[in-house]
Amino acid sequence: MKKASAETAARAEFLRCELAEHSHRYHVLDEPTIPDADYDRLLRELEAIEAAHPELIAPDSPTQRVGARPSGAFAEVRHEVPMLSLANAFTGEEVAEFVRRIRDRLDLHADASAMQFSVEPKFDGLAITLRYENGLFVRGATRGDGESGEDVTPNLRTIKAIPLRLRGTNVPEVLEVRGEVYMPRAAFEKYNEVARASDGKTKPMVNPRNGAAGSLRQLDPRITAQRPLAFYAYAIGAVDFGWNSDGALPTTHSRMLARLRDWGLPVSTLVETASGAEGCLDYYRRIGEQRDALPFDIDGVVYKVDVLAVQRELGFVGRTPRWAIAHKFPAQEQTTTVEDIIINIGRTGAATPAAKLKPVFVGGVTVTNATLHNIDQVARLDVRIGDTVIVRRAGDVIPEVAGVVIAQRPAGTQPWRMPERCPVCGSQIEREEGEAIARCMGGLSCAAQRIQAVFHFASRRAMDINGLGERLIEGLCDFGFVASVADLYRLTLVDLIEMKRLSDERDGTTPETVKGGKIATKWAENLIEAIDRSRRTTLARFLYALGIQHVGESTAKVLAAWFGDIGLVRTMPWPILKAVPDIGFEVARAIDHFFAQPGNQRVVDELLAHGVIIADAHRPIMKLSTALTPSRVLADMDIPRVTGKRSEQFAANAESLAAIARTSPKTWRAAGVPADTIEALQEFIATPDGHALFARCDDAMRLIREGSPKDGGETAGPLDGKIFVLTGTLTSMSRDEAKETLEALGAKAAGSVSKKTDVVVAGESAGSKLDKARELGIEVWDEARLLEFLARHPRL
DNA sequence: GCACCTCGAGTTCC
DNA sequence: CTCGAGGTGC
Repeated sequence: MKKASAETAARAEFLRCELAEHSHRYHVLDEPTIPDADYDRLLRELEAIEAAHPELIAPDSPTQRVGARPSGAFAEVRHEVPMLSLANAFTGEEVAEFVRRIRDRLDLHADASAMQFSVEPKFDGLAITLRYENGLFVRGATRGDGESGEDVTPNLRTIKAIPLRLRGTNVPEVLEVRGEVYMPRAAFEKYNEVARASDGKTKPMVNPRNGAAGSLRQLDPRITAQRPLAFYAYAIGAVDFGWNSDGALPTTHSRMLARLRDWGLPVSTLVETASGAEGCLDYYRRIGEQRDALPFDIDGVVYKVDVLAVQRELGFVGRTPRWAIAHKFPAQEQTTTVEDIIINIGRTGAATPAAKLKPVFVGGVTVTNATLHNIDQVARLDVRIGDTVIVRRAGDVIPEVAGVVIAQRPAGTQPWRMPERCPVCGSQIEREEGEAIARCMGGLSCAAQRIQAVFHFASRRAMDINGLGERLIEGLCDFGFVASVADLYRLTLVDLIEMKRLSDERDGTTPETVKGGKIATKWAENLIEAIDRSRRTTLARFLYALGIQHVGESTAKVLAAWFGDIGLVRTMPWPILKAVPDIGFEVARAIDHFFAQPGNQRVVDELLAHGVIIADAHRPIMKLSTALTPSRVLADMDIPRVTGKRSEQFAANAESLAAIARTSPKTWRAAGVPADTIEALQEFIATPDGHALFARCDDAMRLIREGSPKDGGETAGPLDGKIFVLTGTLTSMSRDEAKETLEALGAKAAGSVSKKTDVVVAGESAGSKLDKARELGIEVWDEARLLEFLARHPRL
């Protein structure tokens, strides 16, 4: 063996110090400063060094003992049988090696049963031991360093999953049960929800394991009792049947777990037996698939040789058994540092803080950005530039900053504050009272909002301009080729190439060339073509593309269906818009406000002038015209005291709002309207705004009446009014296509299943929506049923 | 006025 | 996908 270099020796010493420190923090202070994955990595590095250079093994090396001394707050308990720690495997190869080592060691007399394993999930909680004497729970302790831990009996007694007395017969005189205290995910979420609502009085927990550890180490068991902890048993320690010698223990680990279950101890239902390395790896894969759906956190699986006699024969290396190994899942948590906290300006001006991270590999991808959502979230976490943070990428795809490692905060950091001015345009950033989000007030004069507006306009569900991405839009805006979405339809090939040249020049990038040294221009041709194609569109897409606040895809569809014409929508006063179902005060006002701005009207004019064609324009539907009575519109104006009933009195026999305005108060008094209500209406009409609103509403109502078909014109599709929900993957068409087709037949496609849903179309691997549909007894179609229906009802 | 349901908007990586 | 907030029915 090669002699260790001074460098290697120094590295080993460094690792020992580092590990001792983290271990102390973890076991004694309950304040983990690095995720387990990092700890494991350091430990494995040290193990590797020590394996190569045994002379470097120091008596105080963490590889020679596990954990640190318990803190003084709880009484120390010596474990009669030491609590084990397991070796870790991270790859299938390491598991195969583990199995091979066992086979080699047992070699001559190894029969098939020696290769049987009890396989179990590895709960991410806190290992404890419970002592039962004559069936009575007498003492419980944490694992501590494996030799002795802390007496947390009063706290453990509060955990309902832990039986205070064993059930059944043949209970040993002394029984020590090993298991894991954990916090179910749902309970963890609920706890944090409450904590977050408490305005900082209760701190949220970083993760369920931390929550379990913290809860168990409460000095006051009443606090522990309020924490929703649970427990699973997975092994036994000391056992003594005393004189009752006919109660011999089972001969395999799996049967022992069954026995523990008989005694009333909770044992996970996920425990199985597996045979050989393949069996273990198959279990690993299956549990891995379920991992995100489990009600508790696990960080891997454990394989244990099932036959206890074989376990005894294999014995230990140091404190880790040769007969068991923990096979860990790839980390879904990592630490990294916050290089910067920037704010992104969205289409609506929303200023959302985001952490720029030193790249880390977590959950299968490299993460460099993580949203911090809003000011409250930053304050809650107290994330600062320079901080070391724990990044998590769990079942959901989007990475989040789970917490800050306060211990590693560099000196001189400042709490982060939302800047007062927009970093892009310098406008004021304001937060509406009671709102969660701060907004840049710059509107379209803010370059960021302009770019986002154009991006939204071009997006697939809006005008669907293929190939117009954020980078290109940035260039077009920065060099003045595009100031509003209408300018897109003015662009020429020359403009695009010139823009590209300017941005290449600015960024110092060399232009891409094709064969013959010519500058690549195909993209520009394609883009011009895509822009041209987008000219022909539908009213719903057009309205959605404009990016009116609160008008998303479905509101745009509603507007398009009811008014049918852009000329109408762009002039409607809000009380008229409000008459449409699903459009309330806020949305109606937002639409009215959008079109009240001359700049926006100009953009619409220019779009139409540049050849944008709304192909599905139609007359307003009759239902709209019938819904729009003067009394209805008056009631929707929210004039103080003028309620639905009063507005009917005002509007009795009146042809229009103007007629109402002309009517003398005497007439109403005669009809029994209270004087103060009449006064309120008169006052409203007297204001310039009120007067103008009356006139606009009258005009709008006239326009709609004149535009509406006289006959019953509208054709009802075969699925009129039916609410569909699509879920899972369809093989013959995309979900969007299916949605469009169903809508063309008159159906409405909703996002989630509820009582109102008529049909759920379930494709391949449908998930929770299908379950919910079954639960509510809603009609479910598979793809074949859908296709059959569509074949019988061709699109009109 | 409150509870429930939708819809809108923002987000990450490849 | 998830949160926040708007719309509507009770």
